[in-house]
Amino acid sequence: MGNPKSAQSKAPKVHPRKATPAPKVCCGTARDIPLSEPDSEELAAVFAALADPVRLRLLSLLSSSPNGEVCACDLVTPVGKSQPTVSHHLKVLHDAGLVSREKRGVWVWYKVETAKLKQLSETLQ
Amino acid sequence: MGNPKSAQSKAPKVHPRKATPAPKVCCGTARDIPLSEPDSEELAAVFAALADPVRLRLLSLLSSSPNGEVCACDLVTPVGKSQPTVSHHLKVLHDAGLVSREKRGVWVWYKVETAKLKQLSETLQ
DNA sequence: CCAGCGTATTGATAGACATCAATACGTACT
DNA sequence: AGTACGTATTGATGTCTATCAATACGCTGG
Repeated sequence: MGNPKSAQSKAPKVHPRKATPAPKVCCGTARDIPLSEPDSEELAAVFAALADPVRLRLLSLLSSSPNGEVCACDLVTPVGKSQPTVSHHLKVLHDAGLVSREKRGVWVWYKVETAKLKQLSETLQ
Repeated sequence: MGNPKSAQSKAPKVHPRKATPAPKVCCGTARDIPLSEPDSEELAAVFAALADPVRLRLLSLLSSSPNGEVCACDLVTPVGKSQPTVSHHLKVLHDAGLVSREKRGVWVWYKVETAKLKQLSETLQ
């Protein structure tokens, strides 16, 4: 009895090693949540737009175009999906602010919103 | 008859304006697809891991920690979800290579894989 | 060895989404 | 006006996923 451990036995049962050097160990720290719930939902929506292989290939096709823009009609064949499906994906990208659309007569041209991508890129690191 | 239009009438019906300055207008260009299907699926999987507000807030909590790492037990309360749900999300992040785990006794500490985030950030721009 | 606690897994359920066929809408050309 | 074509929308369907309750796994202290 009376060993050194007894003095420690009344200490709170928190992770003993590598606890933060700050006074309060861990649980219940008043650290304000860095990313608010609305912000996280907004960000998640943008990432959700990128979370599809077809949409990534659409973006890839747009950015690799010499003009930086591609007619919607030229996007159906490369991605190997039906026209309604491609139209749906382009709408998702547009709603997320990742691409812009410009109608010229019958055709619709899509362009990557590089500013949005750059902003997103900075958010990551 | 014999108006200038007749000479053009036999031309292929492609978007007439702002067509690429290159000889071949657009359709059927032999442009190699910049992002292959397997690559796009792999990338999409990573973005899918980011496409959830809870996971974004988990990442945010990790990166704002002074140690750069947080015990799993300290992540349940801030995000306001059940323990199994948080564990599930952490697994998704881990499977995507976005966080690393280290078990210390009973506790598991999670850390952001900054290299992975940096790589992803560069992919975007 | 047993009890307690942190963590992960399983099972079930409700909601979201990708896909395509069919259809509607708009524009250009005759 | 009417046909043809590019694009968007609607409806239906199968798959995926976020969530939690219940449970199992693993480590620690007695």
